[in-house]
Amino acid sequence: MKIEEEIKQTTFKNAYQKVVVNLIYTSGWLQGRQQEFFKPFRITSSQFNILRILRGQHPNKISGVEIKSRMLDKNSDIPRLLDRLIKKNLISKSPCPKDKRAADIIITEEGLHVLSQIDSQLDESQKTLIKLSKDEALQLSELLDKFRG
Amino acid sequence: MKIEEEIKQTTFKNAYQKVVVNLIYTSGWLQGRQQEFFKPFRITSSQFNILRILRGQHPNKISGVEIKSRMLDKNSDIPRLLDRLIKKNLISKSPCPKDKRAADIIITEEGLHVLSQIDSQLDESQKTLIKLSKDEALQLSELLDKFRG
DNA sequence: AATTAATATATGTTTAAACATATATTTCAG
DNA sequence: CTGAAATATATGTTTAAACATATATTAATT
Repeated sequence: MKIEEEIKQTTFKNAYQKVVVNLIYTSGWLQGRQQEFFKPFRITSSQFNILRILRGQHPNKISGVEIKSRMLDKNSDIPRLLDRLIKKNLISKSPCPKDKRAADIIITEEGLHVLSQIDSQLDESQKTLIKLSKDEALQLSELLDKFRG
Repeated sequence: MKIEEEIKQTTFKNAYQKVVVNLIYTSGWLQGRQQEFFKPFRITSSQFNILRILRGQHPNKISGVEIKSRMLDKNSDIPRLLDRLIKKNLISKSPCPKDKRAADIIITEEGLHVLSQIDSQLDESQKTLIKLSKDEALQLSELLDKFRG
């Protein structure tokens, strides 16, 4: 379904207006599906983002700012996102000895376990969701990089 | 800046993973800039979305569901979004005579005025923001349509 | 070394999303 | 023409974003 049909708008002012609308619409569409996907695992996509970052560093501990710099959403409220993950025992936090301001964050075994369960389904889910060939996916990614300049 | 640098991740599992991440990141990037853009006008981008829809129908009145069907974010909480716009005198609402469940929504003169002020800057702002040629913008839009299948 | 600036995190508050449920009205089946 | 289903909106509640500000610590300046 073309974007024109999705939002019942027959014309756009120009190509830029159209691509802006389409990008936001498509991202919302995707995030809706992601939310559905994550629901059985009792986490949100921001929480998944943090877990994935921490697994990438495992078994090293990293700080909140380090997490923030790797987040998809750069405005994330890290302290409270971490609180929620700690409450679920998916990560743990300890004071950093080298810098008393900072915290050492690490993913727990339980966190790794949840991620491994997610992994086994995520790939398949994404490939069936996204109606692009591998080459088209790469091309789209390049255009998005260029979009941001 | 490539997506790999933006989120400090050197590799992706596959092209689909990469494009998903890039799409969400880019959309967040864009929405951040839009938010900045709209701030002086004292509206949010969802509110702008509604105003633009209403202007498209002006001087006809349309219902809440009609607005919803045209929204970028299909999960929008229409009643409360409308409340906020009414409070700012940008739209007005009256009971629909033909269907007593529904409401007739219309944009006010003040709403039209705000939109016209926005228009005069939005085009220019988008064209300088988006680092794509017209053709690339159209190509990106097509790939996004295809992405959703 | 004392002062200032910068950094890492935490917290309070306002605002909006998310989710479920409720109410009124209309439509449709039989 | 009556009751069930569908529709349009409203509202209550929980949860998370957004924004500003505070605190503690480290780094930089003079």
